[in-house]
Amino acid sequence: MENSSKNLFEKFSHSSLIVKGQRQALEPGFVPDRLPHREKEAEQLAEILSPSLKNFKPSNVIIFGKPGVGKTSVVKFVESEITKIIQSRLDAKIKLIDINCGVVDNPYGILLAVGDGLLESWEEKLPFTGWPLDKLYSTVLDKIKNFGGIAIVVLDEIDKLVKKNGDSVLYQLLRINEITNEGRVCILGISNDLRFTEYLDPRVKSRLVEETMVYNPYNASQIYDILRDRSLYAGIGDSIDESAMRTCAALAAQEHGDARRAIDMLRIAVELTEKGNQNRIIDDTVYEAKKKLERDVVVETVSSLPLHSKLVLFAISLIDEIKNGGSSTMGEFYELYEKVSDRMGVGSLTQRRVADIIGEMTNLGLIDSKVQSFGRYGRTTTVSLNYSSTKIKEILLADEILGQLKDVKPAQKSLPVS
DNA sequence: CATCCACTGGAATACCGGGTTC
DNA sequence: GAACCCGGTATTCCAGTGGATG
Repeated sequence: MENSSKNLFEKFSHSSLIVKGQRQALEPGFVPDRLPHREKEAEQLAEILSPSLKNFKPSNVIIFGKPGVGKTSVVKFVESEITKIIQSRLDAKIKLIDINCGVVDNPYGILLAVGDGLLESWEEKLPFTGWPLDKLYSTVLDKIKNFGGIAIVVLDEIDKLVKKNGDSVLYQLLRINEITNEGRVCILGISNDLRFTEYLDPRVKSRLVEETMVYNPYNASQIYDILRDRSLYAGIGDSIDESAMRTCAALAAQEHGDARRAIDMLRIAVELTEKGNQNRIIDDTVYEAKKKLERDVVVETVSSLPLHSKLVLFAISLIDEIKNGGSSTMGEFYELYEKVSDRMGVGSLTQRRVADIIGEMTNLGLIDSKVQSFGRYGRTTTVSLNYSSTKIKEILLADEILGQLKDVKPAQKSLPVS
């Protein structure tokens, strides 16, 4: 260690492209106060919700659209405008309750969130478990009556809620308006899935889906505008090559017009540029950013997998290695998985459960799986990796617990049992 | 068209966190 | 404060089902 007159962080403080603006304009949670190509949608949503300002219940709305088409941004923007009004006008009795059904997807959690959202600041929070559902429901009902205004419940990723738990909570929420007039509930649902209303009971559907809005994917030039706007917020407008921005927009447009991805890509390009101590973002950096983004997604999903999913994936990649990229059947990798988990001393899950895990990992895009019938020789699912087994193993072995599998070689026919 | 392997839906069980009752 | 109630989650258990091949 050389004498450290240098500050430890000095070597990490690269040239900063972003000096004038706000860096968080390129971060995922940022809510801009301009919405290029979504101005009409924001206005339309505001119109739908406007009765709430006169203490009338607005129509329930569902917004449909693929990821990254601005659904959440529009809603957040409109919410912030409503909040401004709530703060300036004492007669506006509106509460905004945000629930992300990707995080909270069970009836108890939804009712709890609504109940907590209606609490006055001095009131104690409701218990997050323990109460019977009907008791929770009746206290929520009491809170609504007490409040006496309009509660706008925003259910982001509402399709996930319905797919997992059916529509019973929605029914309960909608029923509040029939039980009492003293307070009203308006539901604003956001869904990635255009067809999720098919899972709804017709009575729920007709009440829930009073208004619908469908947001179409952005095209390349719209994404370009969004990127340009964001780079203005971030104060890096001058540091980006025109063609780099176009490239970024074009790449994102190819993949379902996802603006979020485009912004992520731009952010990473900025970071890479800074790391390389360059002062302009160029085409090549954008391509590099795209690669890094993809890599990051894989690392993130694989390393956040539960232990047994990791073990299954490990078994699959070992077989992949043995067969040099071939696919494996349930029988094959399940047997190997049993051995691996035995060796780890963790006990193995049943085949039934592993079948579900395969389904989960297929949905995540880590593997491909399909059921194949071999006639006289039965039926099985065959799986194959979507990424190279070397890469997958590398990520898996970085795991604290799986690290002890480092020495396990694919060539080993049987694993030593300790 | 029987057969084979395991896919698959659903019921059952175990466990957890936390309230409620006596 | 022990024993019990409650809902949620993960997993197992069970049994019905699928479908190409021989």
